[in-house]
Amino acid sequence: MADLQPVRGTHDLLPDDMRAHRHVSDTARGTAALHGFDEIATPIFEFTNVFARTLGDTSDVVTKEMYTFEDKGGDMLTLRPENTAGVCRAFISNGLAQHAPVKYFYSGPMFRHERPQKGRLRQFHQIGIELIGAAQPLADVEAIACGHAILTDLGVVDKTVLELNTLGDTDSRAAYREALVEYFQGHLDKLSTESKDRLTRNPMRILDSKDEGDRKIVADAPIFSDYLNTESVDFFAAVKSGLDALGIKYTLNPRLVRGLDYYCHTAFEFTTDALGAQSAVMAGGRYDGLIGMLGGQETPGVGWAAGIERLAMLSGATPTADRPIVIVPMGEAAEAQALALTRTLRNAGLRTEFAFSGNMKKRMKHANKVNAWAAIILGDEELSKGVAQVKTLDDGEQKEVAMANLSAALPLLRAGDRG
RNA sequence: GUGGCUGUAGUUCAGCUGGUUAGAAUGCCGGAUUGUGAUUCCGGAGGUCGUGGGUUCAAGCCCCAUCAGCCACCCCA
Repeated sequence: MADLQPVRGTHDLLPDDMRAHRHVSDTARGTAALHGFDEIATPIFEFTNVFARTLGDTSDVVTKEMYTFEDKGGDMLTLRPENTAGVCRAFISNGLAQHAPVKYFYSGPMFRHERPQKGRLRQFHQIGIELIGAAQPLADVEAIACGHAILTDLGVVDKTVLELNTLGDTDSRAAYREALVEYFQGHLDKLSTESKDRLTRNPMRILDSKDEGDRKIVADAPIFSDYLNTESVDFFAAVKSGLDALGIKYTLNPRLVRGLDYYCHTAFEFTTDALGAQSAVMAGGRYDGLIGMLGGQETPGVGWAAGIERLAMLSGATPTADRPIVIVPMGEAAEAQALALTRTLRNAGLRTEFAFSGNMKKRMKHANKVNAWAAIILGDEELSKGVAQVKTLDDGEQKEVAMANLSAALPLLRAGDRG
C-alpha cells in the first residue's frame, strides 16, 4: 500500500471513472445546449466576499465548509463551494445585463470541507444551469424542464422524484419567519439543541428536523401557505401549471427549504433513495435577490446544480473506450512502413495503436490486451506484395488487404463488430 | 464537527483462543523451438499486514494514538 494518500475527500479520476464522468457532463452539455443554455466557465476561486455575501453568514457552507485562504498579495480568496455566485459575479463583471435574459450551462469542480461519505466529497463536480434576467414563472419551468430532460437522457429520471415547494417572495417569507420564531419561542424548552440553534440561524430548517421531539412541535407549527401573499401564490400556481403542461410529475413538499439565503419562490429538488443519506441529486430554485446582494442591479434568476459523481453512480453506465486497431510490424522495413500507416489510419479517424516491442506473439498479446478489434500484420512478405494481413480479433479471421485500400476497407470489416 | 464500523500483495479476500520464512484467487512478468492474441500447462516477481507508539519471551491478531474509507447525524450536490 502506497504511503502517499490523496487529500481526504479527493479522488483521482482514472480512465473508467473519467468516462463515466464525461458521459454525464457531455450528455448534460448537449441537452442544455438544446434548451438554449451555452457553456461558460468562471474561475475556481473568487474573492471570499463573493460567497460570504451571497450565501449568507448563517449557512453551514459559509460558516464551516469553505476553503478560504490568504494569497501572497494579501487577498482573501475562497475555492468555490458552488457556482451560482460565481456566474452572477461574472454577469455583473462583464456587463451582461444588456444581453439579459441569458442562459448558461457550467460544469466543474467545487470544494467543501465536509466529512466525506459515498457521494459526498471535498472536491466534487457539478453541472448546472442559470437563467438570469427572467422574472417570469415560465423561466422556472424552463430550468426544471431542462434538468428533467438531462436526467431523462442519462436514464436516471425514473430513480428520482421531483420535490417542489415555494419559498414565496421576500414579504411572505419575512412574515412567515416571524410567525415561526414566535411559535417556536413558546416551545423553546422542548426543542432539540440543534433546533434551538436553527431558531436564530434559519428557523425554517426546524420544519425539516429529524428529531422526534421536534417533529411533534412542528406538527402544530404555522403553515407557510397561510402566509403567502397573492403574488407568491399566483407565481407558484403558474410554475405548477407549466410543469403540468409538460407532463413533468412532481410532489409538493412544504418542508423543502433552502440552506442558502438568496432563494425565493420556487425551490425544487430531484431526490433519490438509491444513494443512502445523500438523497439530493439535482437541486435549485429562484434567486431573485442574489445579484443585488453582490452589488449589481437587482436582477432575477433561476437555476440548479447537480452532482456529477452522484449522477454517475445513479446511472451506473460506464461507457467503454473505442476499441483500437493495432498495427503489428515484423522487421525494420515493416516498422517504417507501419509508422506511415498509423498516420494514414488516424487521419481517417480510426483509433490506431502501434505494437512496437517484442516478438510477434508479444505484439499480438498487446493487441488483445488493449482490446483491439483488429490487428494489422505487416512483414517482409506483405511489403513485397503491397498488402497487409488484417485479423479481426473477435472471430480470429484473417484477410489479405491491399495497402492502398486499408482505410476504406477497415470500417467495412468492422461493420460486424459494434463494440 | 459528533457517534459507530473497517483498513492484510495492483485488485477481491483468507489468516484458528497472539507462536517459526503471512496464504488464495485474479492481475502482472517470463516460458511451452522459427510470423499470430483471448483458452490450457509450467515458472517468477510482488506485502516492513494503513502509519506511529505500547504490552509480551513472541503481535497481522491485544492496548493507545493517528491517517484514510464507509455508515448514521449535521448539511448538502
